[in-house]
Amino acid sequence: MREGPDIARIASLVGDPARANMLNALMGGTALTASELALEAGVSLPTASSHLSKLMDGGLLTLASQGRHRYYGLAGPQVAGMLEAIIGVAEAVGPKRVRPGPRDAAMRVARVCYDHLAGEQAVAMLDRLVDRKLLLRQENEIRLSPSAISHFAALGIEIDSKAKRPICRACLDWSVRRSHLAGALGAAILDKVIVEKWARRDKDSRAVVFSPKGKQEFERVFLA
Amino acid sequence: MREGPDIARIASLVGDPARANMLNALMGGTALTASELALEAGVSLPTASSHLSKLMDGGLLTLASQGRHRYYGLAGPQVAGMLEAIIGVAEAVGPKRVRPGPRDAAMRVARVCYDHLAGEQAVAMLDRLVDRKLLLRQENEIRLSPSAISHFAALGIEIDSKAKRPICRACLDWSVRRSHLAGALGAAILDKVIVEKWARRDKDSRAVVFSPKGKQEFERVFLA
DNA sequence: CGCATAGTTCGATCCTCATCGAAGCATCCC
DNA sequence: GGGATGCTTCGATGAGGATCGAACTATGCG
Repeated sequence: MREGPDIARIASLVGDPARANMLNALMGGTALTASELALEAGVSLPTASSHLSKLMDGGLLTLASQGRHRYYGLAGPQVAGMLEAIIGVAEAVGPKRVRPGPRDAAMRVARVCYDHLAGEQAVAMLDRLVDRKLLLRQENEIRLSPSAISHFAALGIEIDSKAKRPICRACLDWSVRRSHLAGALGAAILDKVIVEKWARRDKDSRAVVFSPKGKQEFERVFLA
Repeated sequence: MREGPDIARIASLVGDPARANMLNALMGGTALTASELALEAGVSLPTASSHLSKLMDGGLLTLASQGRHRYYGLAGPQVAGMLEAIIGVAEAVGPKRVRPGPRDAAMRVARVCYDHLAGEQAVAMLDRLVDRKLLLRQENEIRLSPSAISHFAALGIEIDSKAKRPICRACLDWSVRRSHLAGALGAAILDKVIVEKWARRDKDSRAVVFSPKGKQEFERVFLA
C-alpha cells in the first residue's frame, strides 16, 4: 500500500472507452472542439464535456479558447508517448486481427504521431538523416549538425534555434519499435509533406498516404 | 467511433487502484504469489484473485505454477515499458509532492526496472559501456562487441549467445529520459550487483541502495 | 437587441464492477 | 488418508461513475 505517483488515476482516465476514443483522435495532433470529440467518441455533448473536464483535471489535455470555440489538444509529447506505449501493448496482446485491413498497413508505413511523422518512412528518414550527419544522435538526444540549418533552410524549413521547444527529439515508434524524429523539426517536416501535397492525411485515421509522385519526392529529399 | 487496438481495455486494467498496486509491485521484477499481491494491494485474497485473472485475460501477466504456489509476473518488457510511461506521466502531472521524500531521490539514482537496473547509475553505465566500445549501439538496438563476451566473463557474467532472449535491449528511463540497458545482460548485471552485495533492494520500493563501498566497486567496474 | 451556435451544469437513472465471506479445489506434508 | 496451506469460485452487497435530457451560460452575427 505504498503510494508514489498515482498511476491508477492516469490509467483510469484513459480506461474509459469514450475518453480513449477522444485521446486517440487527438493523437492526430490537431486540436479539436468538444463537439468534434463528442462525435468521435460516439457520445452526447454533455457526456463529452464531462469527460473533457476530467481529462483536463488529470492534466492530460490543454485548452485553447478562441472565441466561442474551445480547442482541446494533448498536453504534450509525454502524454502522446504514453498513449503510444499503451497502443503498443494493446496491439500486442489484442485479439489477433483476422486479417489486417488496408488501413493498418498504411498506418505502419506512415502515420501522424501527435504533430510529426511516424511509421516505417519516418524511422527510415531519421536513420538516413543521422547517416548523412545532418543530425547527430547520441542516445535519445538528437542535435543539429552545423550544416543542418542551411540544409533545411534550402528545403524551405526554417529552424528557429531560439525556440523554447526542443528542435529534435526521439520518439519511439510502436510499429517499428525504433525511434523516429519528433520535436519542432519533425513537425516542420510533416508540415512540408502535407503542404507540398506529397501525401494526404486519411480522413478517418492517423494514416498518412503518399501519392506515387509524392513518395518519390520525399525519398529524393529525405531518403537519398 | 473507429476501433483499432482496444486501448481502453488495457488502460482500464491498469486503472483500478488495486491492480495498479499489483502491477507496480511486479515492476520490481520478481514474480509474486497471489497472497503477496493481495497484501501489496491492500485487498482480500478473493478480490486479488479476481483482479489477477482479469490481468491474465488482458495478457498483462504471465503465470508460473510451481507446486501449490502460483507466481505471477509481468508478461514482458513491453508491458513494463508501458507502465513506466504511465508512471512518467503520473509523476509529471501528479500533485507536486510537497517535499520529495528520501525514497524518491534514491529511486532516481538507482532502482529496479522489471529485471534490470534503472536510474541515473544505469543510464551512466550504458553510456560508459558504449563509450568503451564494449557495446555497439545503433538506435535502440544494442549489440555486443567482439571483446564483450570475454570482458564480461572475466567479471563472472557468462553470456549465452544462443539464448532466445535478446542479450541487450534499450529501455527508456522515466526519470532521466534516456535509455538504460535491459535484456539478459542488464538482468545479469543487476544480479551481480545484488549478489556481490554492492547494493541492497529497499524493502518497500523499487529503489536500489548502494553501500559506499559497493558504489565504489560498481563505479570501478562499470563506470571506469 | 434577438436569435443561433457552442459549451457547461444539473439531476435522475442505470449498470458495471470492486469488494468480501463462505464454500469449494488443489497441492503438499506427515 | 487426513489435515493444513494456497488459491479460486460463488453469491450478495454496495458504491462509483457513465449516460442523457433539460435547463443554463457565453460568444458571435445581423
